Amino acid sequence: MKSVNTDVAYDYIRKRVLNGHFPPGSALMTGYLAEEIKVSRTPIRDALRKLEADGLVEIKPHLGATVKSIDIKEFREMCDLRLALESHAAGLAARNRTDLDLREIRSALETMGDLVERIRMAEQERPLLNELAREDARFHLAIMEAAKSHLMKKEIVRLHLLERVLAGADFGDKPVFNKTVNDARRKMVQAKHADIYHAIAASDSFGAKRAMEYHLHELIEHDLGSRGKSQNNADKMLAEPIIL
Amino acid sequence: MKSVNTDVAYDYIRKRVLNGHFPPGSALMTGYLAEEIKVSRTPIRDALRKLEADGLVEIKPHLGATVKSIDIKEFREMCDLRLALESHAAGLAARNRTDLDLREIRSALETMGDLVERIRMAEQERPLLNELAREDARFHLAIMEAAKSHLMKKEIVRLHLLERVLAGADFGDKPVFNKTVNDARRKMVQAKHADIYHAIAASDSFGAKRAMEYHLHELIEHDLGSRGKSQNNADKMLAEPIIL
DNA sequence: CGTCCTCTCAGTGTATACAATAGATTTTAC
DNA sequence: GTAAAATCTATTGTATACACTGAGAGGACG
Repeated sequence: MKSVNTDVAYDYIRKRVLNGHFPPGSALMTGYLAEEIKVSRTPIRDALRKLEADGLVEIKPHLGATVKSIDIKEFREMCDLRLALESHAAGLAARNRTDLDLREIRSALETMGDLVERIRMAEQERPLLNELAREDARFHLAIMEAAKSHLMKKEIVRLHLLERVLAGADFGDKPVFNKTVNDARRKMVQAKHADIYHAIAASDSFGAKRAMEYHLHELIEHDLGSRGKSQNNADKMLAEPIIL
Repeated sequence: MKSVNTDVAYDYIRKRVLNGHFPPGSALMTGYLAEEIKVSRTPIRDALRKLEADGLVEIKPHLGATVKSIDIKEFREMCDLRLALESHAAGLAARNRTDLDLREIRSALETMGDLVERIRMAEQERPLLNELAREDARFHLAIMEAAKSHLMKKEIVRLHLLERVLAGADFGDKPVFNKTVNDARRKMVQAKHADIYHAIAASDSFGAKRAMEYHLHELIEHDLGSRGKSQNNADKMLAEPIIL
């Protein structure tokens, strides 16, 4: 099966949206993109429709496509939706996990533990923070994998990507606390992750669900409770993007 | 804003998929549809992409679009996903409902109560059953509305439609029990609905969630536990389609 | 000076012609 | 007669030309 131009265009635009090259709200004009990618407008339109399906792009008749951009209310809804799905998935993971799944989850957890320690000691946080974010994604992804529900995983990954794009440019990055506070917070998150892991290891479906619920709820409150106090420094956040 | 052909095509095809005219697995060829709807292939392709986003259609490069058709495993996953979302939404509804929302939920509940009684007495069940199904949809929809999460509502409605289409033609309708059993079952469902209503009325978020979880879990087990024993009588089910 | 109207034009929506592909059909070789 | 290869065909993918829309620029009028 030969690759089709639509897919080339899709990948190209998607990557650029995810890494912030096309920030939320920016117009995606078919003519411009067609030149850029060196295909005609037809596959571009196709690609934009696919991106619309992912929720990354919004298309209005005669007005064209823009990178999706939402208000804080909708963002909260999205987080909440993810909480519902991901905690449910954690419950499933506790029931359906294989030993291999468990090892992967544990591996991510332990790597994160090491990183948190190293960050506490380090002068230069930034590169380690990126690594931590990547391991965090790995941890959550491993749980989705263990839940053995392809649909749920797909949906959660979709929401996760959306949140990344939208959070980056819409409401600014997290406020910068002092190092001590941040270190404490990372330790706390690590403890919550451990709770989740142990519940899954013990095949405690209800416990895993509760632990994940609690963890995500705390995350959301932390992120959304303190919006609007800081500058937009999305550029830093995107220094080394994690594209799933 | 003038209406666009893409939307015309979208509505046309969507309706035909939902009412069973294009059963799961059937090919949706752009040329044929273009003649039928009297537009060119371009807006047809657009419409099919939108339908793919809804999950109703599957598009493979060079092989064209088919009405989505899934195996029982995937169907279970879908039901489970809906359970996760809808129970979460019930919890939200308990917190966010207005009095108006509550009245609508109650109205649907009461109408269903009457219908269950009338069905118990009636000779001809069929027309009343359709009405019951419609009220059931109204009940659940009212709860989604009360949850005040546009995203969640949209997603649940999407899954609901998908289940309708897929369940209809893939695994056959429910087995036919005798009237006494069915009457008892309807009474039981009615009781569960009442539980959900009362929890929402009492603003008992946790209780509403639990009640909805229980209700849907029971529904799924009832539907999926007894697959493959009966003929496919989707035609009956589609006698008077409920298109949201 | 402000408001309304017209006109222009950039950009999207649609039709159509043509190219490329996957699967069916026929032909060919053994 | 069967299996492999070549050809055909139906259908999708892509490019392009043209039609249509919406928004903003610029002028007419109060």
